[in-house]
Amino acid sequence: MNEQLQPLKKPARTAKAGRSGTQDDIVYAHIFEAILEQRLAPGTKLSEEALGEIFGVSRTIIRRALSRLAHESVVLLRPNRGAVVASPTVEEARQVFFSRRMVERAITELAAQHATDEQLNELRQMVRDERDSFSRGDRGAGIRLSGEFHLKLAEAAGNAPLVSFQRSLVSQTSLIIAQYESGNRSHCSYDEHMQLIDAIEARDAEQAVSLMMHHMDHIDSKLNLDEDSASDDLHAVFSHLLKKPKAAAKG
Amino acid sequence: MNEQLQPLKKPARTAKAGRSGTQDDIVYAHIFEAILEQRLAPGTKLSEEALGEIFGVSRTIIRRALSRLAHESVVLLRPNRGAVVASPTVEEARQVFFSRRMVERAITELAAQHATDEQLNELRQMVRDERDSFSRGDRGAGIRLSGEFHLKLAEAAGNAPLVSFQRSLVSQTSLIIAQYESGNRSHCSYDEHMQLIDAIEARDAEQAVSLMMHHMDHIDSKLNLDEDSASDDLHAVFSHLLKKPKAAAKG
DNA sequence: TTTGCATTCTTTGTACACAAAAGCATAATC
DNA sequence: GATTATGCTTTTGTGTACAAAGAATGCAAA
Repeated sequence: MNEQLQPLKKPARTAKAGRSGTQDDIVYAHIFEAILEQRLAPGTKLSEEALGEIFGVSRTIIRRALSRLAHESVVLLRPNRGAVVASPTVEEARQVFFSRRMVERAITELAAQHATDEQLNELRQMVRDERDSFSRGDRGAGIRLSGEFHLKLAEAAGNAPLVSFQRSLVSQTSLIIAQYESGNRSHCSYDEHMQLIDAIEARDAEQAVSLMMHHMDHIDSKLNLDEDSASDDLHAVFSHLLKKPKAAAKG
Repeated sequence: MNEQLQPLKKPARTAKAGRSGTQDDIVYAHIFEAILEQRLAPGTKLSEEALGEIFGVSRTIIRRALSRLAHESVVLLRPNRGAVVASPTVEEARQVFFSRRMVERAITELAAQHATDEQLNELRQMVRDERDSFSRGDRGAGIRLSGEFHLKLAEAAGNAPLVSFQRSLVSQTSLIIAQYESGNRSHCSYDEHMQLIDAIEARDAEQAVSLMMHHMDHIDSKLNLDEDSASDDLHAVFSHLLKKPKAAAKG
């Protein structure tokens, strides 16, 4: 129990998730990222004390982060029984996908109208990163970047409530995929992402929406009722952030 | 500063807003209701200590409630500077209404498919309450019931993510109306609400959606760039909850 | 009179301590 | 041997104290 990260560095990309750079935003972003990358399995218990120790902050901060995640339905907060990573049921998964289709359609249309060249370049870069992640075997990062692509697209649409909603839906989708995805065919996504950007750049809203709906179909079709496992151990999940005590642990 | 409410009773109807009946849900619901009823004006400072004193709870509880409200964009949480009731800009208002049209369309279609007779009866009762509120001059309750009607409709649609999003949108809409509504023609809404239920009960999705879109148009058309005022004083806003010290105030 | 700076004061940010609730294990009884 | 009750432990819920960051005010100088 003597391992903890000391400077509390921000995670790779997701740091912009919060309002300012306060501690709880960092914790939030780390846990969010861990879920996006499926290093935290649905149902995993998220002990306040354990997380506080890992991140080197008090339970107050952890609690705030968990509360925020719970509001996005990524974490389930059971009264007097603590927090766990949410385990969406099949019905809940269906509802999330319904909402996502609706939102993605709107986002795609708006993005085709409003996306700036700079935003399109950023999107292309994200897809390249996503492709690279998969090609070097880093499935976790690939899935995260795939989710962030959809989030970035929402930002390009220029509608704040949609961005907020999309954030919640993308996280939940990642959770659902973690729980129900059959094969690892998720690496197909970057091709479709690139085509989508092409259509948006061409300002062809109709084509873009059509591509997006097919993309949704593909994600949908990858799901069945299997359950796979990610790590259950908080220290293992965040081990890359921990300073390992070398020989003699702390005086 | 010796006034405070002691048993911390739940507000009229909105109590179901939270997960369980804990204190912070009650505080959340009270503030939420005050905003829905436009007793809290946009820009009003929400001091943690003052609210804690009013509700008779510690700042911890208040902070949680404010955090939740902030996540719904109803309250703005400025780092190190405290919380204020959000003041949506014209552009933000435009974005909220765009999202609402999208969500209301989906909700209406789903409700036309899935709404049970019991839900329809509840909706009708809400519209009657809304009408009664306006007819007896209680504009605040009418506006709140109007918002809750749209929330209830979302529940009848049977899609949890949509309900959550709708809650946020309805609150923000109320805020926008508080800031930008020109006349008090909001009392027209219950007629349209009733027609909507009729169409849904007839399972005429097309007609229901058409009515809903017109309803949105009407709400839209009532807005201009005027600003009206609601109360600024926290104690006044929550005065109906406060025990008034009669003669000699507390030793 | 106005503007700039410094000091004070209010208000939030964080940690911690205590209390209460749920879960678990053990033991006793049927 | 199985089942239930009880107390024990672990974990969360809440209040409070202390620290830090802004905001306001007053004073001085231009």
